[in-house]
Amino acid sequence: MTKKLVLIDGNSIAYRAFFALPLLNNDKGIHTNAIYGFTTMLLRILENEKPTHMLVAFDAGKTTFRHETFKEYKGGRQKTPPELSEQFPLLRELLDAFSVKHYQLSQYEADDIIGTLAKQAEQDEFEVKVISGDKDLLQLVSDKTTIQLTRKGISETDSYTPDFLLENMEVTADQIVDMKALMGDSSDNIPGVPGVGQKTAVKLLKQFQTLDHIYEQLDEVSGKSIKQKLADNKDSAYMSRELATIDTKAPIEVSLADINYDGYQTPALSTVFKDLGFQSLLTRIGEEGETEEVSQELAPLDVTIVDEVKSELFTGEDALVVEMLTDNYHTAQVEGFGLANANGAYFIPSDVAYNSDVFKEWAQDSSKSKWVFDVKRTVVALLHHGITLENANFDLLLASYLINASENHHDIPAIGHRLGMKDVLYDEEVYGKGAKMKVPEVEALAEHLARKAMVIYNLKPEAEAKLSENEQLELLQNLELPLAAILGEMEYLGVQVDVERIQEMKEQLGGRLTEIEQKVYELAGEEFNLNSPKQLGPILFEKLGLPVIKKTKTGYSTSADVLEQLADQHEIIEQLLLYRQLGKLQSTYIEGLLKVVDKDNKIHTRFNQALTQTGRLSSTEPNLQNIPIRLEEGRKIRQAFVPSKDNYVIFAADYSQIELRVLAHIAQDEKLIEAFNEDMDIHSRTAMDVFHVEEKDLTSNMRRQAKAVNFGIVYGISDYGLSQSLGITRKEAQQFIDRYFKSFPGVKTYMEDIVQDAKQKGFVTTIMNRRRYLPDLTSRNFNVRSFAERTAMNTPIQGSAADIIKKAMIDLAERLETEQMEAKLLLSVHDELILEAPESEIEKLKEVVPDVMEHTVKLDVPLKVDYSYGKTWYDAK
DNA sequence: CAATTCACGC
DNA sequence: GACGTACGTGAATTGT
Repeated sequence: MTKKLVLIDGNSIAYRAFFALPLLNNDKGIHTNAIYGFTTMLLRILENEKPTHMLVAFDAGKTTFRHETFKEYKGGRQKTPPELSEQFPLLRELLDAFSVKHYQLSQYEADDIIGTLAKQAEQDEFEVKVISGDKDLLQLVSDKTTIQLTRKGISETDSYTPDFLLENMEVTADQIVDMKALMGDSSDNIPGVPGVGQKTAVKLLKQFQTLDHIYEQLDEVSGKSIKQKLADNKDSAYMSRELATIDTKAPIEVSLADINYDGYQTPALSTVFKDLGFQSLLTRIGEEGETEEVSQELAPLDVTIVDEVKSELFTGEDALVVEMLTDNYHTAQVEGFGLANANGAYFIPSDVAYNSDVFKEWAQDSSKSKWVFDVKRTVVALLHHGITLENANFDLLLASYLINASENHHDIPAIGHRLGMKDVLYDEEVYGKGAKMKVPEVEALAEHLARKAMVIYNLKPEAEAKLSENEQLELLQNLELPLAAILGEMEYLGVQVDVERIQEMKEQLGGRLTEIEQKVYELAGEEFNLNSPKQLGPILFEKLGLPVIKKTKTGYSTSADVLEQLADQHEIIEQLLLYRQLGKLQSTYIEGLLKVVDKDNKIHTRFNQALTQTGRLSSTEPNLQNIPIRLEEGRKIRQAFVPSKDNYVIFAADYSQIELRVLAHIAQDEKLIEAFNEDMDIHSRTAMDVFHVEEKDLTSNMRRQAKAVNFGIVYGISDYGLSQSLGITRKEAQQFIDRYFKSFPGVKTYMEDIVQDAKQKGFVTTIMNRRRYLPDLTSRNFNVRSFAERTAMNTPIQGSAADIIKKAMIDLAERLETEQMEAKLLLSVHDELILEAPESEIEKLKEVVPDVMEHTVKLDVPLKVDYSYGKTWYDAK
């Protein structure tokens, strides 16, 4: 059997892992991200390489023998962040648990230890693999030694064999040090020859092979200035080579025999993993994951199972849980009710509640407060049984969402655990999960629901205090709670669809898709799965020889923007794009909608009111917020959305440029405010300012670019994002942004101030005090931090717009009520509201709807609403 | 069942 | 100077 030695550059990999992963904390408050990343990599190496010998080498300290040659060696390096240094002792413990030897040597770097052992191992006919993030090590590449370098993060790596090295860097292993000698290395502060970079270095080495040859034949070097630079910096070049050369004869005190590897002891490793909080890794080493923190003891709770609802059961301040096991409350069965109040905790079986007039009276009594979790779910479920829940004036879900939307889990037990009410089990513990999910015997169910109700009951004061402290109580009570009731009614009412029309479209589309499919097969010369990028890639880029524009992690990218760039190269592309477009319509919209139509030919979406980080709503099963509109082909889908009664119409009203108006208001930018006060075309106005042209000289291209910039401002995209949408370079995009800020200095000031303010406070707010916490603003990772900065700029804009439309919905529902109109809200799509109404109300709606929407809040710019109506959603354009 | 890729809307 | 970049939902494929 061949012997295999794996050598790991400990510092390098720890560094990579640290910067690649977010700052994970374990339960002891110790940062573990570098250790975690290191561990996953180690597990992968053990699995893939199956080494017979192994060592992790560390750097020994500040000074090395190289500093005698050049005292500025590695000067100017950023200090190791304390969050990382504190992880090194634990990392060594972890390696001990893995039974992996680690070693460091005073005055030497990890590279030298690795180099020395690699050479010894080669003599002994080992196969050697070195793991690092440091390109310097490439000088060790040989027939027997492979260097595996991290590419980005820690999960992607490249294995450098002699061939791969030549292909990638255009030099041999022996030439690596000479290359460093010429180009230097800024990260190690190796000077090299000033003015010579990688390109020049490679060129020179291709011509002369070695540094010595270059200087022997300096006259033959082409380029006067290069020649001069080489001549002037000969000493520096040779010193640089010395610094970059790995010492393969370091006086190490370990031998190959010392570092043989026989695997790890699972129990020892398991203990360390548990200590570090690496639950997810336990399963990877064949240990069972923790079986629920040793089923923590719940405080006993007396639960009364109610067999007949009496009015004395209720106090007027009662927490109610309506339990359903599936997400879709339009179709779910209610498993039972939990109730908690000052007197105790109760379980009411479904049939007992539904057959009880007392229960119904209580639910519908608006003098009795109900505290619930997910008021909309509760309202709709009860509506299905003819009960209209009144005065639900506290919702733990919405409260939790407003307190901190970024918490991943907004279910009762999770919230309970966060806020200190831990006497409740997680649903999974009671019901199981996946295929094995089932309702337990009645006692267990009763206790679970009663405990959940207790959590709501007990946490209400605390949650409200927290909201009050953040000045968000009004946001809950006067915005989200009333909105939930309205959304519930909208969902319950549903939207009528013309199923026959959809069926027609389905057949038509099906026919066209088969045609296109055949054409593609012909053009490709074979049949394959058109929906599989994995199968499509090789056909386009290998068989048909089209140029590769972009790659994904797993192969060739075949996304629309790639295909568009190939459009004029092969007939097949146009067909593929058309197939994608129509295929999307067929599968997602046509077939997707048919799947969710109920027996009355209505669609009941669910609006998620506690999900997005900005305060917008989202919509599921089906998502009615992304029905096609841009392309005519897809827009026709809207013809299937119709009013639910004869002589009714669909009435649609949308805010014009609400985000930019909100921006003008928040930023108090004079020019932007003026533009809206004068009701100008905002994209043209932006174009005039950014390009410094008169209206008469505006081109449609200028307006298009200005529109993209405005879009970017609203959605918080980066220079990169803008460059993508305009097909320009990042630099040009940045110039656009700079010019925009010059034109709208108020916006620039706002953007700068909001980031500073957010950094100081830790969060941003909207006009109605919605909050978003942004801990990443202090990240050392440029990407992470930049994203947080854009979020800080963007969330007040998007979130305030969301606040406004939510308030408009409440105002509108109320207005329709007081005006005693039949018109009903159906949908809300971010900046537009869709209603259905009798034709007779159209004239009134034309006044009422814009009036309400435009005046729901008072900003320093007017809000503008456009509207339209028709026999279908398509016609309301 | 989860991850990946793609595509639709705002 | 690299990094890899709006938010959502959903379908299909693919490998576990």
